Amino acid sequence: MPELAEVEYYRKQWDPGVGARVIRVALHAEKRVLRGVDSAALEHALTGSKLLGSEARAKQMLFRFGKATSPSAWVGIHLGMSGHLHAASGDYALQKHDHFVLFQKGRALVFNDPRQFGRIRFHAGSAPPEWWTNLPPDILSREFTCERLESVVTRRGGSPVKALLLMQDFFPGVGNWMADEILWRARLNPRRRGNRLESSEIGTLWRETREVCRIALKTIGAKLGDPPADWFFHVRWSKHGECPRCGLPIKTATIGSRTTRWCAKCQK
DNA sequence: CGAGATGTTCGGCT
DNA sequence: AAGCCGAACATCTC
Repeated sequence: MPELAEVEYYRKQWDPGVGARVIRVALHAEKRVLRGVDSAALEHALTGSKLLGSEARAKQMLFRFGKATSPSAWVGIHLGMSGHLHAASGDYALQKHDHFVLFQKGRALVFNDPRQFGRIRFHAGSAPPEWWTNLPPDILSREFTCERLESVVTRRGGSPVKALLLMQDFFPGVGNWMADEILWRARLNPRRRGNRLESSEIGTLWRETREVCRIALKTIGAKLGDPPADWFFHVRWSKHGECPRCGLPIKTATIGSRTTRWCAKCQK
């Protein structure tokens, strides 16, 4: 489920717990979501610490914890395919796929992920972890220039543009539905090879990539499942959707190893 | 019952 | 070496 804006939405779900102390940690240490994590150290570091705040970048979230005001423990969460966060009451009964839950006074902060493609990370120390500071430039940042996009599209130009948009090193936060939305708005056929794009098309791709991210964060980031009514988003889930622009039935195929939908008339 | 699901990583093949 | 592709991961829903 979660791409850029949905991740931002889920991050906020733990906001009610900011400033409050963690009384108890409940986790499934042996589960895939906690691979590579010293769960005893994680539990020990968080118990008695306050949740100080959080941020989201691309598909990742970072939660800061500390005994006082400066952070000493950091928890990263990636929601994978089926993960989500929510806040519940203090007497919350753990569900089957609740792999990481923080109990505070009168509250529970829950990470639930049935498929376990998500991931929890843990880092102790006063400085943020490398796996956070080394993330590639955000699409909406100043460093995400058209030149940067052009170099990617050229260098990895053997792949269809749909596959390029899914590469997190270059398009951090873009997932399957966002890639389809971007290509639909840019009127580009998802099968087009990067190295065959005209420079005007590259410009359009850059602009629409940023535009989809911007609007998605503004709408979905605030209220899940609420992108503009004229977006491709609303038709791409149904088996027999119609293009919001021209009304023709949309196509479906596997491109870049993922189910892809597009309008064969509008996207050339 | 089989297929597919909004993600990432790894192994193998150019 | 770099780039590209498909399989695997774990579980649920249609």
